Amino acid sequence: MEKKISTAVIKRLPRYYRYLSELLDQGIDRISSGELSRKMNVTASQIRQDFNNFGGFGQQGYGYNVDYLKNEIGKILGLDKQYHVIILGAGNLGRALANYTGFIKRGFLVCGIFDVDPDKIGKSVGSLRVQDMSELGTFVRENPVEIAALTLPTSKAPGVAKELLDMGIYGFWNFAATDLHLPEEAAVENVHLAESLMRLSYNIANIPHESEGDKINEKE
Amino acid sequence: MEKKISTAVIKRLPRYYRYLSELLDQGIDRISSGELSRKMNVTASQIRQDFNNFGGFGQQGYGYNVDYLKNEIGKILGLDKQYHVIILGAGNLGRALANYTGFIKRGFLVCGIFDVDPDKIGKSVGSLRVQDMSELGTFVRENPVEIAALTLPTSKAPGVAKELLDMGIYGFWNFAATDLHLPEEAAVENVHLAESLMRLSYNIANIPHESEGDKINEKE
DNA sequence: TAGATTGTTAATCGATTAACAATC
DNA sequence: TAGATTGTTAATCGATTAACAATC
Repeated sequence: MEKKISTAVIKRLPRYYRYLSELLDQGIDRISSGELSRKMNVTASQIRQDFNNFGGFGQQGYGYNVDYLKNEIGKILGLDKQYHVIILGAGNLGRALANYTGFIKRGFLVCGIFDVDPDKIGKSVGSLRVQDMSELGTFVRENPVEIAALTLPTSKAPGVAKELLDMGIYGFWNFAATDLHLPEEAAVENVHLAESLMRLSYNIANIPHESEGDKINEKE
Repeated sequence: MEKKISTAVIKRLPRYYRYLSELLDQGIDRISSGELSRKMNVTASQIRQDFNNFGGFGQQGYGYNVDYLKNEIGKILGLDKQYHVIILGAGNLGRALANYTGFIKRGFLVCGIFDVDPDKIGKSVGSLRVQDMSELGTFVRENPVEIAALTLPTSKAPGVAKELLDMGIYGFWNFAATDLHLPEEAAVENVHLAESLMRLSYNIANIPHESEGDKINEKE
């Protein structure tokens, strides 16, 4: 019945959501695919195709209602749900995520942070206290947890992820520089900062200069 | 002369680099596209196509030399270069990046961190001291800087990015929840954590269950 | 109604996969 | 040499763009 939505489309949805939120903040309550395409620098055709994967959100001759469209995309993304997040690893990044209050607004509630380091255990991070990794099993049994943010050492990540999956946690926000190799029923979102930096490095090294290639005759 | 490499290929290069580094750590000095494809869960055909965008790195009947291939990909990614990074915004994330020593190893040297908040200015972060944003111009004039990491409030990011570009910085590692809208000679790598979380949310909400669809007859 | 703009089909483009000849 | 595996061309697949009829 339901046709499978391509990952290319899913990857674009959060950006639409962001732009629609901005429009709403600016008090704009209506937009056409054409206007939106200019703002977002994509084709109007792609915008309409993307939205129509989920049924028609617009109206011929009018365009799209910003508030309605934003909410619909929010529902598709599951942003109407409340998620409980635990953070594994209380290093720099783990603590930064725990302190980052922006997520809570969106329905992501950080409810626990764990580490193995005795120097970190017991220290407070935001409104939480760092717990010993050995308490993880008990905590997960006694509290609802849907998402695990992995900010622990690369070598530990796949093992801990597997344990968490066995405890019934299916959502992984993976910041460790490794693939988790979990079965496909797990939902894994990787944030590989090192890879991101490498792509930046590539792009800096390959910035097209005016004095090169096709552009040689464009200026001057 | 040079044919344009597609972004799809570029996005995969860092992952190859990571796997090749792991193989090297394991003392494996030779690998075929077939073996690598099994480890990485991609097709051997894609691996060969990707590498051949840059000329042949392998040898028929033998495969690829891991060390050589890793170094070649590193060079393509520009990892043989040294980059100087400044961090704009000394919040949780900015401080986490400044403290993250893993980047240095790879040729990314964090040499400055800036903020406008008087409470933060002067405080030390790792081996650095938070500088007043007003000192930014002087600093950039007197020190080599190729990359700016933007961890400042969303509303400030595009303006600051434009200023930095005018100062001659072309590499942007953007953590702010906005597009920077810079001209195309800028190299921008976005790390949109909120969007990443939204994709995770979608994927959790759409985990295929055994009791659904095609899979209904597979188990039991 | 006429104008605007969507929803949707068809055409194009690009990326992935398959196949196999070249060659180590 | 024979076997293995690449480099590379051809076939397939999927995603993007264009076009336009439907309709508000």
